[in-house]
Amino acid sequence: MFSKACEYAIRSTIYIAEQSNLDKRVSITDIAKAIDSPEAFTAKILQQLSKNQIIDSIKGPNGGFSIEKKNMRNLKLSQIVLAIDGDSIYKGCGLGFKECSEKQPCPVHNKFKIVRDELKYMLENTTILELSLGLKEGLTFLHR
Amino acid sequence: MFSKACEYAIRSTIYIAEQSNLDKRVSITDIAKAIDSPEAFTAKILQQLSKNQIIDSIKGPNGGFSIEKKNMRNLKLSQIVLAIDGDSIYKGCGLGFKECSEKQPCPVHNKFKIVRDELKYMLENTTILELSLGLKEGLTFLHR
DNA sequence: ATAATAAAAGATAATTTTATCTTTTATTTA
DNA sequence: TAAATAAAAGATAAAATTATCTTTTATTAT
Ligand code: FES
Ligand code: FES
Repeated sequence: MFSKACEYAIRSTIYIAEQSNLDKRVSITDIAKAIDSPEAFTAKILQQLSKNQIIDSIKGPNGGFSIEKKNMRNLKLSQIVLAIDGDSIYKGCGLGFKECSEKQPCPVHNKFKIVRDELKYMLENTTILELSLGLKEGLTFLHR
Repeated sequence: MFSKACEYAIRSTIYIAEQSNLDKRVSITDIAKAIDSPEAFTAKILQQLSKNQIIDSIKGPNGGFSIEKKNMRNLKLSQIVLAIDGDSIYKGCGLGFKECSEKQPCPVHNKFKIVRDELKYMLENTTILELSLGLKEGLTFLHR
């Protein structure tokens, strides 16, 4: 579904959000441990998230990554997916044509569209805040 | 969503089904032209489909690929996806954990599950026959 | 039997994705 | 100002996916 990079991006963001809610900034090392991901690769992904203003990053001692509380409830899953994987997952053609077209639909178009639109809706209406709350409450997990 | 290999597999199968409905066997060259795919790569994929008994293949002159008419309406999209990409698309965890778990759910589990189950339902209830009919009737297209 | 046809099988190559390592830049603290 | 900390940037490497090319096997028609 998503690329590895995007999976790590989502996991990282949720973890950063959880920690930011506790007013804690987190380092790459912390994050990679918390979400069980390759540290250097995760660092690259966090750079992209930072450039896309999805997370904040501060260099130097007491630095690290964070998300402003006031932004959390407006930050949607779709923004992370867009920043890392682009929009093809919920806009592209299921059979790989250059673009999905209503006028020249591929054979799976009508069936696929429904699922894809539901995915789109889910991504656009799920906030990082709500995902981080489930984590905080011990209902969900970032590693096993 | 699907790998390139899987996209070509689906496109190929639909095309073969359409032609089999006209009692025509088709060669790799035909297929690659019809679905606009790299021929040699497509050949490899058709080998897998043949091994998985999704399509029939006959060597030699007048040979080629086909699907028995009586099998077409029982052949589901899910079987093709399973043969090429495996079942992770509709069984796996959205955040890449080894397996999706109800007991130790990842943060997106409850949201993701709904979309994934709908995808699963769609794949398991869409037949190659119906997809090939849309093509035959000129309502859908295998290339642009 | 021989030649022609077409897929299967095997080997190799290109590209993309995933991952790691090294150097640089920014910031803080002593 | 110097040392320590932590991310950014750049270079490189490993693995997976996508793609191509060559050889072999099966089948048909002459
Ligand atoms: S054209 Fe293929 S999904 Fe719309
Ligand atoms: S545990 Fe991640 S989707 Fe179920």
